[in-house]
Amino acid sequence: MQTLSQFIGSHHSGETSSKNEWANNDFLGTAKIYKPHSVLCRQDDDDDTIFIVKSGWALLYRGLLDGERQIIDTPLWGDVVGFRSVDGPRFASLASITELAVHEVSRKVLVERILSGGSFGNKIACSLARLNAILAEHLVNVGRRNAMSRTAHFLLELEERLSSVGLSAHGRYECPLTQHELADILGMTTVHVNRTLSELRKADLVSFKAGHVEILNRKNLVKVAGFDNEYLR
Amino acid sequence: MQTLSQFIGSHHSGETSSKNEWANNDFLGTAKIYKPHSVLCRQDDDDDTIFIVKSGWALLYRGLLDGERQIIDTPLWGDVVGFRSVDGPRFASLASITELAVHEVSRKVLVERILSGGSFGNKIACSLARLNAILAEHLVNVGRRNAMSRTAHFLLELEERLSSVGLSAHGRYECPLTQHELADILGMTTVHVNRTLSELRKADLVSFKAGHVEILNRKNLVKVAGFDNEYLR
DNA sequence: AGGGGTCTCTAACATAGGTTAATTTTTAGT
DNA sequence: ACTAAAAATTAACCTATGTTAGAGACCCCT
Repeated sequence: MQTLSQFIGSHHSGETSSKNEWANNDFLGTAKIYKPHSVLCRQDDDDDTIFIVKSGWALLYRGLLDGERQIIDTPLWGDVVGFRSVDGPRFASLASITELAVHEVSRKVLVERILSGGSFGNKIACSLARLNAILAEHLVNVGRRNAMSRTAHFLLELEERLSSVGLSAHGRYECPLTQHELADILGMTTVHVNRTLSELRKADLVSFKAGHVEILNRKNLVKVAGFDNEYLR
Repeated sequence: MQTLSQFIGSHHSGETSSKNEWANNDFLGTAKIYKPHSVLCRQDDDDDTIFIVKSGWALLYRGLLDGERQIIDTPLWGDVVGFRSVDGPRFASLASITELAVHEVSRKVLVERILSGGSFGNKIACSLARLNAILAEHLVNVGRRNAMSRTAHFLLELEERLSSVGLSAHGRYECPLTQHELADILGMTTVHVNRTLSELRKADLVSFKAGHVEILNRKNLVKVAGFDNEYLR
């Protein structure tokens, strides 16, 4: 077993979770379901709830004073959001895009569970380490790659992250992000995201249409993106 | 006591550390001293050494395939570098800029120490949480602010981080970063960093000359930067 | 089926920031 | 102090990306 997602079980079908795993983790309780476009928590809130995504898509973002925002991450199935080892206000907001099922745990409970040993704590630790690496790579992407490689890189990253929880296969996956949201992830404008996506499409590298992404030429796409998936392991 | 730096003690003078604190943390051993421009570890290395900065300036960066790099952070006195909760290759390199004193600890030892309770573990946890917030804000900075605010924001951040370990006062501090390094931090070119710094100077906001930074008009600088120091707490 | 809203796509134009290259200043080594 | 290398500075030019504005396309609601 490699991922938290398997631990948590699937909201949809349960295919990948066994009764046993559930039994060991019922402290998570029932998942809470949020409608699309709900705000689960806001930056500067002072509670210590931790969210573990069970299904659906979410956005973790920070708003600027001038009303713009930078999306920090798109947490997916099995990702842990809002874990801080210390008290204090949150530094980012979390909102659902699609219908979203999450487990909500207080830090206290999660920490106890982690310290009590067992593989669950290890899963959490892996997930956090990975999210940290994803964040660092995100910075590299925005700081040092042009619009084309940046977009290509992000779509490849998504593909790998989704594959690892069984939500992508053969380079195809569903992605509910709008071009506006994509812009806030990639640090560019909506218009330029649109231009870049059509260039990528014209070059037969990736297509992103109507919520569906399809990698058309992985080899060249990887080259354009300068993508090295090592950081996702 | 708030910061790890106080725990670790000062390489230079010892003013801020007491004998008692040292006695409790001698598992850290003697700090290792690196010459300026040494590489302490490389991305993809597979060891699990964790570095705790005792004095001097360092750069944590990721190199791209095309030879460019993005600097992820400038770890300072008391910062913990390279902590991963999981095995696997490092995702960034660490190099010294100035002479650098660091404690090197294996993950095993550090984790044991953390789990053994006591305030040291808590210090580490705080430090890691803070570094994560700094990383997220760095992404916001590069993704959503223009050259001026971005540069201003970084200089303000440095000032706060240095103040909190007693290395800055009255808006003045020493900063050994070259404009080239600054460019790799801020995701811009050396030339444009130069232009931006002189604009900031001309506007009487900050001056950065010969390794010395001086905040000339904090109120306006904060406004230009869109700086809200909450994330550093 | 109609209508308002969001999303996508395009075009024409504007500019912040990148590129190249040369000059001056600072720093470090002998 | 003398020199070589590194760093800062400036200028002229260029382009990737931002801005503004509008027209279609799509989707949800009743």
